[in-house]
Amino acid sequence: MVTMSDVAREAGVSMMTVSNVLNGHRRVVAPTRDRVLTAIEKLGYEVNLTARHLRSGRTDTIALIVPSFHDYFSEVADRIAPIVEASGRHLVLERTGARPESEIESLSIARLQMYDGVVLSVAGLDRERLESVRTRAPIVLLGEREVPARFDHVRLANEEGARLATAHMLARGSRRILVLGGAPGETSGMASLRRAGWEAAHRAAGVPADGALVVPVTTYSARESREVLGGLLEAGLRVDGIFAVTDTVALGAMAALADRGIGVPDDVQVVGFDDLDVGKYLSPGLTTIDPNHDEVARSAIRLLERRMAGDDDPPERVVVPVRLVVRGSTRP
Amino acid sequence: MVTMSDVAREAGVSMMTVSNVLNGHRRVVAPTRDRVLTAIEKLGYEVNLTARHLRSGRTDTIALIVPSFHDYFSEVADRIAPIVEASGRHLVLERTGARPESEIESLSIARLQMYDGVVLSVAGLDRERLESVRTRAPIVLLGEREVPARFDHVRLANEEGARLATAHMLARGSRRILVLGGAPGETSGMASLRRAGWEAAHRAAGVPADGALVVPVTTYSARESREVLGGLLEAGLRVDGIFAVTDTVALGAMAALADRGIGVPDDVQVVGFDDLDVGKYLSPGLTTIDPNHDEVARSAIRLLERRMAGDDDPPERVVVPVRLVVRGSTRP
DNA sequence: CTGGCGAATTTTAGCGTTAAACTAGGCCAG
DNA sequence: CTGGCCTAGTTTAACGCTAAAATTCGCCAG
Repeated sequence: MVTMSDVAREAGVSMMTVSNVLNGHRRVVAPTRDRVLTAIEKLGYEVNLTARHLRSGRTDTIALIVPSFHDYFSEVADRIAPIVEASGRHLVLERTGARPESEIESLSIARLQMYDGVVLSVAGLDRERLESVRTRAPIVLLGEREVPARFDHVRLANEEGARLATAHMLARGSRRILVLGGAPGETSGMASLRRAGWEAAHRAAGVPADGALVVPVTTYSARESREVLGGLLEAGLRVDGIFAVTDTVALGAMAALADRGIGVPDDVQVVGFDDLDVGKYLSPGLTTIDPNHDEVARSAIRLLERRMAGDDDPPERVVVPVRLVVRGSTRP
Repeated sequence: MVTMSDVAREAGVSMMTVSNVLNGHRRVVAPTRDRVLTAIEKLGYEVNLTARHLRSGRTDTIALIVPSFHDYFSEVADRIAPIVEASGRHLVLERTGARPESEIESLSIARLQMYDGVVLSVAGLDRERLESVRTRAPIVLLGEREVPARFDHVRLANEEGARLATAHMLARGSRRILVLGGAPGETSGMASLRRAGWEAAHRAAGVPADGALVVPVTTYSARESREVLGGLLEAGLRVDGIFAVTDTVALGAMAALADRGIGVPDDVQVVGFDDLDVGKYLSPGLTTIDPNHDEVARSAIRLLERRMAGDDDPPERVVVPVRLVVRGSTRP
């Protein structure tokens, strides 16, 4: 391995001069710099990032830690990457598999040292476990759970989005709107916030909201959604609208309806949440809530940059506004 | 920051003993070990992975470097992660955006030092640029391009898959089968291999293959696919089968057909390639080629483990077999 | 009782880099 | 001509850890 001291010897300067050429921290006069650059070229030297990190404390790397590499998360990841790279840093993704212990482990001191900052998409962790994370490393949390007040946090306007989705179907004639993935009984988290929006839309429209139409989906997968809805339809449940708490759930729901020849939007209107790309290409196209991935990405990185700059203002909580995207799965 | 020497002082032992307790490399007698563990607990010590890496040379981390975090790549990534974790290592993802310079940079000495091994999904790099990568770090390449002989390489049975897809439609009556994303004129790479399979199926069936039916799609996105196919149909092109070189392209094609009220599979049969999850939930379901993501993941990690173990046998080239998955977008 | 051995632990010597302090020498105001 | 200051570069001293060599000590065969 070629080290900096090899380069220094070759160029006839001290190691510090080589370091200065590479980092540009101090002025190095042109002829000296050229000799160093020539030596680097000749020997094929590249800096050892681990040694630099140990000595300087910087890694110039940001981690995005997500439950899985799928769906919503790959959307956000693909948008965060360019923003991070624009600031000359490097982005890496890690995966927790939504296991609380993995999320905690990824917030361990050992792992946080590897990064200048971390964006953690919280899926499996409850507030209590997050409380116990003791660290002053720059962290921004992403996601729809309640989190301790000391963290910066970016989340969506879940309730508002669900309200928009539901009101849209109510205005177009639906009177029995299923909340697929609705978490009956829960009081926090993504599913219950979205259910609350469904309730709010009913209140505003003066239509009674039937609690029996709130149906849980534990994995939020298309497969489970298709099975659950299919079972309900077989059992004789009649609905004329479906608010699916995610587009993936909506995808399964559309499949379950198609399986039974139920027409969308004529017999049943469907609205999802997430504006995944796939929604544009279904037939009919999926009406959904656009959660503004760009804005989520920008906010998360803005908050992170602030922390990394050493700012210790009180944590900020950003609620990203959402909007309804109308496609063919709801009536004109 | 609590360091190992703080722990050593607290426990009344040398730093080396603390290190031995943590690594288990040497015997430490029970009472001593307990004192060390108590001190670690009391001080909240965690090892500094950067320092360990600099000294020991190991990172216990593997990188998967992909063009984007979407589609095919998130499928593979979600399958590689558990395999890597099972061996006590850690997986991180990096993204190149399919830019050749990013892929080369990710193979730079500086970046390779950060990982014990790298799985690189090659998208933008041609063979020549890969030749110039000088490194002995464990690397396994993934993907459908030609790569230099000195690399381990895992790829799909592209031609065979395309042949299966095309033969399936020919056997069910299609006579004018479009290759959407077919790279006319190219002689290597995913698209041309798949086009070759389309040709082979025609030869085997004794049906002439019309070169005008090979239509390129530069981004392999659903959006572009929908536009390109839509344009051709508007221009009066008549086809009775579409082999889309990826499921994402197939998704766009299905949308273009639906846009014009063309029935699938009655008017036009469609087959994709990749077996993305979404294909199961379309109506009709997408007949596709299952590229066996599990086997790709297992092979890649097997080859990587071998290199990391210091084996210097000649590089291996694995071709993962594929199979046809029949759903509703082709006729019974 | 002594020498040799093995087990447990410590000492030594960096891994490759950079922050901070220091030096050498030229320049210029007073 | 002297003292202060600036520029370009060097020296020193870590960053926190572990491989390898060295030490200590109890034990036992001869």
